Amino acid sequence: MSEVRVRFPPSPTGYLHIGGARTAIYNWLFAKKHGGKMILRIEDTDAERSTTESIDGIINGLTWLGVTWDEGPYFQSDHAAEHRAAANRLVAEGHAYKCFCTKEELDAKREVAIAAKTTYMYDRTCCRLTSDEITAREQAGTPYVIRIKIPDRQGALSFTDQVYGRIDRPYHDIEDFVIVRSNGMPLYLLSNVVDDIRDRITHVIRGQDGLVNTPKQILLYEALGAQVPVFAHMSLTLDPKKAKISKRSHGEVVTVQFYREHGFIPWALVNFLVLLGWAPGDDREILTPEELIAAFSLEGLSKANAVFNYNKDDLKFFTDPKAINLNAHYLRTMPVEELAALVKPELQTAGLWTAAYEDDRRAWFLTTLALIRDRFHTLLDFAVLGRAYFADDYPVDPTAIQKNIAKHEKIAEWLGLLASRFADLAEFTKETTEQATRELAAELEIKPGLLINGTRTVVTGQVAGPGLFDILVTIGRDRVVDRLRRTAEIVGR
RNA sequence: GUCCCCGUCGUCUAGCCAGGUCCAGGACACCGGCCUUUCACGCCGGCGACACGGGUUCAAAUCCCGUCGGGGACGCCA
Repeated sequence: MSEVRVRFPPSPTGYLHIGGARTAIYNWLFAKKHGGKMILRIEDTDAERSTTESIDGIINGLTWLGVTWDEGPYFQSDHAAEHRAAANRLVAEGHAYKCFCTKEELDAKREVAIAAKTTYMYDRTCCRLTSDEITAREQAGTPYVIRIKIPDRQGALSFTDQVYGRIDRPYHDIEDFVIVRSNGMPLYLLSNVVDDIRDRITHVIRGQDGLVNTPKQILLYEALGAQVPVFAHMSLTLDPKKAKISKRSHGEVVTVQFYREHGFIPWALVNFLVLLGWAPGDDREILTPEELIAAFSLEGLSKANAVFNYNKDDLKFFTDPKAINLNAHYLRTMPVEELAALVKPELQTAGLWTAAYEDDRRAWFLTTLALIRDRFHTLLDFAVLGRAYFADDYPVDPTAIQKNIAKHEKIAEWLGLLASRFADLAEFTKETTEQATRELAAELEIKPGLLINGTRTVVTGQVAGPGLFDILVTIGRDRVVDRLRRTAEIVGR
């Protein structure tokens, strides 16, 4: 069996969105699974809309996700001459013809068809031109497009899609489509096929919106005398209102960049995206790259479109809850050293980073991450909810004040006493701090929880968190004592 | 409008091709409990779906037909 070769061919007219990312991921997995090659090809033939920012965005997005390619990026525009040559060859061999109809004429015909409620299809006016008529128009300099001539065959063109099964399309339903514009520029349908032939693509894995184009492209392969690749169309990603997701109509929440900026772990996003329309066949949902590659198969692709359930207004679940959950899962289970590398930029952005975290305070840094990560959902949480561990200026959650401070008139006094006990401890450990706290509570005849939760509020600013005595040891005696003595100031009363 | 595709819990899905083991399994979300100094994790439990109607069959989520619903494509965009 020949080498598996797949490609991801984005058009650089916007940032990489999750639909495109999903396509890239499936292609990548398929290549990896079969020891094949993944080709990145930028389809920039629409010069009007293509931008270099977009190309950078797509490449950065793929790189961040960890989706790698073996060849490219190739640029479709580099092969325009080749596309034109192919078109000319098709004309010479009778598979295509020049069409001199103007856009206005065609629009008029289309409108008539729409008004009559019939299907519009090009009427082949120019296909019936004699060679004299063609020559005359060419000499007159009449602009023309090149159209493919659909073979006059009975029956249907059929092919077997790896996901949707056998697809039949009657030949008479296929229009003589345009492959070269009147300005000489080749169109997608042609360029795409010519490039796939040159790049020796064996499997075309793309969105289901390409399904109806497939018969046309197969005709092109045949006319060009090339072997038809295997097609696998994947279900589409829909928004919560079930409309196809696109960068233009959905904004940043559907871009890969958005997830990068909102504290996602790249692999968590990949893991989530791959589950949107694919299942391994067993109950596994959390998979390592190796496991995913081993488990991946086109048979696991679902035919039904999948809804990407984001909700910008939800503070916790601003995107699909499952995506958040997966991210949180990886956050609390991945090797802490790897996590540290991801947290670093977040702390740097927040101005909380110090080089010591990679030097003599490395151990402390890793221990701290391991302690606090359990309750976090995104990497951003380390700099926000975890700020009190890395800085002395941190906000205090009003809920925490209300719950643990406001109810107790003497809380500042009690915490002051506790601070002194801590200061006097021979050793500042989880055990000694807990013992001191409980002893003080007993002496004051109050519940230990009052001191514990009050301390948590003052020392971390949070209503929730790890076990308090772990927190104390991590933050350290000096800072704990200082914060407790400044209780009134910290909680703003 | 025409053509094509799809239709299992709120969402992602397993099961469908090779009907019975499915009064439908898992995950997330939600609710309750346990744990506990808080919250989370974890564990236990709950809620919750075969779009509808016919047919075939001893037996249908699984096969057939129809209806309805959703999506996609209908460009000298990619």
